[in-house]
Amino acid sequence: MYCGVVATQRSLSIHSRPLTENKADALAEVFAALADPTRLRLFDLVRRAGEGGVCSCDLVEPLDRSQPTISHHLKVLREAGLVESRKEGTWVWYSVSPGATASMLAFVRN
Amino acid sequence: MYCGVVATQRSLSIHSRPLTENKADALAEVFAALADPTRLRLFDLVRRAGEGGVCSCDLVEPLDRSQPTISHHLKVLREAGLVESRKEGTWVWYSVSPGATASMLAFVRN
DNA sequence: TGACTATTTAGACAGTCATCAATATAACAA
DNA sequence: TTGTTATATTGATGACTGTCTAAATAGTCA
Repeated sequence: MYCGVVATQRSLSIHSRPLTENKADALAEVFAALADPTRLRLFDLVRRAGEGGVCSCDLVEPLDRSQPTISHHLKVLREAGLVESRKEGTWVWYSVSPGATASMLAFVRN
Repeated sequence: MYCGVVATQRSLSIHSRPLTENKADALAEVFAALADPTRLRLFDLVRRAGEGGVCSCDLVEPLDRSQPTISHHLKVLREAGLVESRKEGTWVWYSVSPGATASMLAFVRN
């Protein structure tokens, strides 16, 4: 059980600590939100819409999924903090949350 | 089914196209590799080990999972191209793949 | 009110996944 | 060869997930 090596060179900040269980749980949820092809493309489409966002009704056809399925995926993205929604009449407009990918970026680039 | 808006401001490159199904499938696989708390912490530990990598035998205890479970997660990370392994006697050393997170980074930052 | 439309929720189902115990494989050491 | 150790594989199981249809909710407009 012991391979005989004690310490190795670190490339990460001296001050950073290994991921705690709690932080890993939270981060994993964000990664999980993008771990599905349909949701990835959904997020991509929302992001392309820019500031104003995109109407949910325009996301069903390009993804070739039922409308409830799209609604479900948008909910997952929203709960992961990646997108936000605003209601306008019967329509719902989705746009990228500010700082949406901050936690992922912070992790991925050390 | 039609919300009445035709075009909106784009923040992405004029030249980029929406994610194709194939690209989304491939990318989702990478995100999926980090979509589990145990694997996130595993990747974090491997990354902290730097150049030389870390012996698989030193990854079981800190994560509080069975040895087969750790072995399974390392395989997932390896197949996603995030880590690579080299055998040395009875031990296996894991280190971060070069360009491991390139595709994720490229997607996340537009 | 009533008809129509956009979205969400509920329920079901097939497939995937994280985990473990048990076993197999592989490398070393005596 | 025999014993010991590190790692991988197998098989099982409970939980989760992506998808759909059907139904509910909510808003708009006559």
